[in-house]
Amino acid sequence: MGDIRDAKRTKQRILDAAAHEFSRKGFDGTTMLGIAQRAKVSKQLATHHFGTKEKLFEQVLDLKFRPMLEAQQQSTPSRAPADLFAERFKNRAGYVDYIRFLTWEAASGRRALLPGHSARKRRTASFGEALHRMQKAGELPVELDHTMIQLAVLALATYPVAFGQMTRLVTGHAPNDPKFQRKWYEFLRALGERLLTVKNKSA
Amino acid sequence: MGDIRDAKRTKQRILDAAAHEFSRKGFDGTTMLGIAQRAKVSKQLATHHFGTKEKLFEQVLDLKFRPMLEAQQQSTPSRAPADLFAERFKNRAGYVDYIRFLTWEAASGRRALLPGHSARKRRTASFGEALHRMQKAGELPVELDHTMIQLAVLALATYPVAFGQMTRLVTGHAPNDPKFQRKWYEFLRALGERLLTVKNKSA
DNA sequence: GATTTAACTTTACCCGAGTCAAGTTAAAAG
DNA sequence: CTTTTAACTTGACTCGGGTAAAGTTAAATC
Repeated sequence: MGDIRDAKRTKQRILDAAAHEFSRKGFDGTTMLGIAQRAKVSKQLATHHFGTKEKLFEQVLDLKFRPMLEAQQQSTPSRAPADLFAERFKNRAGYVDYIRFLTWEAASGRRALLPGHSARKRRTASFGEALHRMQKAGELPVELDHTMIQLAVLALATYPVAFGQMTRLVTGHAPNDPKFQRKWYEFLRALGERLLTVKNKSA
Repeated sequence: MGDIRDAKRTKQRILDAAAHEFSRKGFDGTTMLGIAQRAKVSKQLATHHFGTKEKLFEQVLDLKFRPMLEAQQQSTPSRAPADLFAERFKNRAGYVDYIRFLTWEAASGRRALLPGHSARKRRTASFGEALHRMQKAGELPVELDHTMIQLAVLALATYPVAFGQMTRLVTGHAPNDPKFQRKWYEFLRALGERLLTVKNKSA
């Protein structure tokens, strides 16, 4: 096999291969051999570098998604309130792999499979508080529970990508089809408009 | 072990056990031994009755979910248009196991893991047509693409249950918490009201 | 009550998974 | 050029998975 003796690059290759396999086949569906072959390495080398399979998995999650999570830090809504849904979807649609992991986390039934749980928690909380502030500022209807709004935002941004089979079934388009994305984006704008517009603003 | 020589009951016990295991641990996570032990049977008996693990899985899906799918045949909206979202959620919330399987299907990335695919297809189509008819009858806003509405209905009905970890994170409640379900139901009613009410009905 | 049939269990096997321990080879250091 | 160190590979092992075949026991049939 490729015997280049460059640990750094090799580890990176293994990491990439692992990310590829894991994100496509899930934890159980992925084998160390598969990862190794993709990385053009003996399967034992992966173990040698990363310890166990679980640890490798964690490493993958960490290195691959931590930046993404940090980048999403700008989840504090900056746009117009009515565009909340649409913008969140636009953002999410770029992180298909992340959604796939979220879906596995959901399917696995565990409470916190993904790392950076506390970061997620903080981010979620701050987003919630932002919504709350917007309500008090009269930019969002106070009749709606802001945690429910938040959940709806997530649902509408995530579901079509996560449940691709359903999107295909219902709309006839794949979730990554630009045509679908445009239509869904427009729909979410309309939805945001109708749902989040404050009635009797001056009353 | 229990040696009762009642094939019918035994098969049913195995089926129940399998449904329990599969729906909690997924296909890969489930072992024949686990199923057998739960059914108080040797693991080989399961194979003897059902052939292979895959076949058992299919049987479980078939026997457990076909009735449920048929029951959902009444997915043609009968309620007031504005209650579309809320009612669908209420319906879905009763089928937690089914949602779990859907989530696996989604996570697996396959297009049609669940059986009765054609039935699902038909049901989906008829629901879509119903929405379309309602639009033409002036009961739903025509500005919104009805396939998008349909997808939103699914998203809002399914997501909180499927992504339980997120629901917990955002709302602080478990998805099966009655308190949450009530609040979400109310939210969806409001959402339906605001989104689906036809403007300028008499114009 | 003997025989047949079907419901189960036991034993055994293969395979592929992850992992451990020992070798081998390349590069760096002196 | 030798030594050392680190990067890898090879071989071997265990464990748990699913499955096939043979053995056993209960119930049905005559």
